[in-house]
Amino acid sequence: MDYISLLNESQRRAVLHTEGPAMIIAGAGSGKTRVLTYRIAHLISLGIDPFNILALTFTNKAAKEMRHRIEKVIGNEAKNIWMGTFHSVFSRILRAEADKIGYPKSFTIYDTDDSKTLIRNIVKEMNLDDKLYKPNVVLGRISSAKNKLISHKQYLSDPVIQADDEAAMRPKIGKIFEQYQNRCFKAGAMDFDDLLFNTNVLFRDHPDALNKYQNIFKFVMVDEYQDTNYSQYLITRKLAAQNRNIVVVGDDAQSIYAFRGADIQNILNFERDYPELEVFKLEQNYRSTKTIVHAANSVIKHNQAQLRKDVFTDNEEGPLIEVIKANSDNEEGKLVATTIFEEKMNNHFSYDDFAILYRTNAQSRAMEEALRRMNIKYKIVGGLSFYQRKEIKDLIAYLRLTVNPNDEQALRRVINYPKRGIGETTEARIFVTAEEANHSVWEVVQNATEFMGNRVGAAIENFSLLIRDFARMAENNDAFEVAKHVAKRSGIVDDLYQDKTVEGLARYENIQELLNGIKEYVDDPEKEDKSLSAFLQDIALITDADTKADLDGEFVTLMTIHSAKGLEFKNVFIVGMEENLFPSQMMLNSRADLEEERRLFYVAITRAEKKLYLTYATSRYQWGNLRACEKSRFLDEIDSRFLNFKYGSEGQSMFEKVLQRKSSVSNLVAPAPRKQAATAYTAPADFKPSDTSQLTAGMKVEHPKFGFGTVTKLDTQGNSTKAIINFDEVGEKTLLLSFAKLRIHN
DNA sequence: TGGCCCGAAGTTTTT
DNA sequence: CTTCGGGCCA
Repeated sequence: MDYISLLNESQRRAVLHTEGPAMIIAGAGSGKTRVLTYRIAHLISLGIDPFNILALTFTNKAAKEMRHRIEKVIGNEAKNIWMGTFHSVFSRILRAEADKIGYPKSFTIYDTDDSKTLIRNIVKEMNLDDKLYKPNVVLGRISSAKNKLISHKQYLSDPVIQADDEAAMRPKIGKIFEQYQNRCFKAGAMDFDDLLFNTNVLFRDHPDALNKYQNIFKFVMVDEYQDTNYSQYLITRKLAAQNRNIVVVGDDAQSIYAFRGADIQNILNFERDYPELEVFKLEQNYRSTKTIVHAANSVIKHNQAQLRKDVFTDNEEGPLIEVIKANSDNEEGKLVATTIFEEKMNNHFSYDDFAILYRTNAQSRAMEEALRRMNIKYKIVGGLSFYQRKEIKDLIAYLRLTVNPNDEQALRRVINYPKRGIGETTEARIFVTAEEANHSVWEVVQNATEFMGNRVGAAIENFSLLIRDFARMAENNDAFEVAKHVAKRSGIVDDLYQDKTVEGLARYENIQELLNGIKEYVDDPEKEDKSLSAFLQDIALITDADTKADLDGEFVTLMTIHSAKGLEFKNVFIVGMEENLFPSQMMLNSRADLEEERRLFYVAITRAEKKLYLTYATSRYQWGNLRACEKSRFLDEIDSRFLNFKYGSEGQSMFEKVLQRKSSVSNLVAPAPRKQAATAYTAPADFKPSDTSQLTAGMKVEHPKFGFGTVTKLDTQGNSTKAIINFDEVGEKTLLLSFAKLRIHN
């Protein structure tokens, strides 16, 4: 395949660069992925073994996509490239080298919820004020320390950090950190940051291991380099130290993960580490219209901190950017939905051509409601993950325990679910006993009668026998066989089956879906290791954005701007362009924060190929209260010649109306707007319509949607009869008898 | 020990 | 408005 001819000059130079360090500065839509894939294909065509290539991406999705595209160029060999996120690649390596750093091979990966729960427990045990030591805050401190490779020991002994914590009235964070780390270690568990931290520990303390991977990864590539943190930076530097074949791709204008420890400094570090590096700039945008590219440029130039770059395009001018003002969040949704509907009809678009992007997940609600009302199909990327649902976490906790019985968080979660008479007090005693007798928690659980007396002891030991039975089974069976068995024998399936409510049913189905997922995993020929342990490692790092990607049919895509990074759509709506929302009020504290927020806006704008819509509402519900909103400063930062202003319904905003009503009718609380769903009547399952030919005025009837009511009048014209019915809940309705489903109650 | 009720807090983004 | 955690009572 003659891929070289498909590239422009700077792209070609970047692809043909094979040896030595290089940095590719790639503007939005400049064919970055194309360069990366072709470069890998090129290396392989030169005879380099795919097993010697490491390509690190930011999301699983990006990795998958790239592998797919390389496969198209070079075929099956693409499967042998080491490709994935930092977290997934290095958790694989840590799994192989676990014994070197004192972890079990089947170590657990704690998700954020596990981490927070553990911190909450520790804060309680240490008798600290939980108002001050909120899990979020504490975990944030711990996480950013680890991302800078600061261990709990260094944390405690660093006078600057200690002074910081004291100034913030939280002097005990270091102690919590220490406890947290010890507990994780005892539990054989790593959190997300530990995966990177411990990779650094491995490479630092075991030169032989480092050497081994330096020889495997002869060519290292890092995508989205601007989003790497110090810990990640150091890993790549160590891996590339011998061969110096490292190519990083990034765009400082799209750095949007500083909150997670990403550091633009890494780009500068890179230039310092490899003075011989070559720099390639990809500045031609192939994605968007001139209008969109210029508008994006006009926004980003408000940032002080940036590398000089001049993104341009030869694409058509394209239509102006529509700015739409709505009176409320609900109207904003309605305007977006109707616009999508009309645009699709007028221009023969598919729903796949539309994306709605927002700053916070909470904004999806109003959009969803509006889309549903217009029968527009949509999918939400991200948000609450499937794996975060209670019932899923419960089953997974059993599986985690099966593989690693020391997993503290998993044990706490299911030791008394389903109920087996092991209460809170008993649970606490187990942990205290373990601590005092210097045993592992699992040892205490297995010999509970010895420590806790016969009554509860027996219950606990029974539980341990159950887990041991699962573990024995896991030795010779694949993940699916074990999971199926665990779901039944643990009692989870029975417990959910008892619950006949709609939610209960949904939970039951979710368990089925998880089992199906595991079956798929086991049947996937590309997965070599089908053990439960391997499966758990895999899903710990998978997010929703990766899983339910492709459903059948056409869908409008809804997601946060963060998850939209790297994607493109013909038509893009950026909604909620309001002060304190976008830019977020949490990000107004410093210039650096505001600039990150502006880069986020830049990322959002540059997702659009053809047409961009920016919408805002003058009022919005927040925690059940209507709040006035002001349009975003970012709207004023776009050069106005690219904008076309439109308004939703005329007149004053919803907020103004409510205010007015409040003041003119003194002391009258504005009526809470009733949700459709709240008043909607749901017919009983056994609802059967009656024969209505004998219906007369005054009869009591029941309607599947409107509920109970009384017939006030019948009106026959020709062969059709209308009934006017006064419903208890929704008032008077006129229904055609030939269509209405009515049950007569007399 | 378990269930129910009440109050408080939360919405910034993700591996 | 929702969800989660804590406290109180049977």
